[in-house]
Amino acid sequence: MTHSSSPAPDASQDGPLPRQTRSYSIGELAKMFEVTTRTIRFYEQEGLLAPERRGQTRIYNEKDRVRLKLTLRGKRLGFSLAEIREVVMMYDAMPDGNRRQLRRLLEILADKRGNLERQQEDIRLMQLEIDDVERRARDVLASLGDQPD
Amino acid sequence: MTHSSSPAPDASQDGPLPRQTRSYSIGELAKMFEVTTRTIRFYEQEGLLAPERRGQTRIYNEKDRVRLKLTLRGKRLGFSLAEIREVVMMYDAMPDGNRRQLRRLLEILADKRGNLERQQEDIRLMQLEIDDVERRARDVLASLGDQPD
DNA sequence: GCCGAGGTTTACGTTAACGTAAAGTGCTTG
DNA sequence: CAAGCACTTTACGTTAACGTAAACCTCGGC
Repeated sequence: MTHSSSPAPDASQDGPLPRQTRSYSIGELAKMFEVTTRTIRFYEQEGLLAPERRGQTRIYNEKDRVRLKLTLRGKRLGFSLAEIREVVMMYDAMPDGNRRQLRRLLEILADKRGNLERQQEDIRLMQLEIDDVERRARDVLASLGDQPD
Repeated sequence: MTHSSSPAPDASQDGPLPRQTRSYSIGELAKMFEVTTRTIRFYEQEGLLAPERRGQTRIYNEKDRVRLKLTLRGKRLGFSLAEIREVVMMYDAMPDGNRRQLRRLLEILADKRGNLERQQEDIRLMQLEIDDVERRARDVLASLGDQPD
């Protein structure tokens, strides 16, 4: 499965290299995640991304890519960019954070966690609803006999 | 718990009654679900609710209440009112729906189901992320010794 | 040297989902 | 009967999250 067709040009050592940290253009990321470049620039403007610049051009590294991925995941779950930023920024400010900040971060995390749990419950309930609706729909469909339409 | 203070004026039979189908005012529902009346009227305007009228005043029955509940649940999961209406309206149009409509409903349901499953996965992943961030935060916190701040 | 593909900034436009304010109706309560 | 409360309609305002358009740079290839 994970066996690529490349002839392993230089198999000297595949161990924990200094992480060649690939870089991406804005267009690449846009295609990769099926969003527009406008969206990516907007996220930057909202403080969710901070790519380097080569001249005027944005250069995204692996970490930026992950951040974008997490942001989009948050969006799919219905979080606002502000909520997402809250966590992302705290996370980045962590290493040199003081106690107050760290405790605040833990609070926020607990909050999000609660949020996610309620969402899980909501999903469960909605799945049951859908099951029910589908069952009824199939019943009605069956009761229509096999001719009409 | 469910023991009201009313002296049970007529306890002739508590079995499956013809469902006394309680009714609600817009204000009651608003408090019940912690939304504004504006929101409820807006949902009606968007075709998600259709309460009776006593004169000019809206009268909501049990079914309306459930619909509101489902709508708000959908919102918590990040669905748009349009998406929610899609299902709700189809559901109501079901009994006299023709085959094409029913099949369309089944399609929509399958779609929603897929959506929910992806959300479940997103939640799982995000929970892992949060676990990770929390772990790190606690580590940093511990490494700060027990004095500063 | 020019041209197209991709990048950039600036700025106005749009949509969803309500908020908010104004002005009116209807009941019941002191 | 006036006051107050809960309801109503109408209509303009607001916010988030982008879309869209214009006008510009820059670089590799023919």
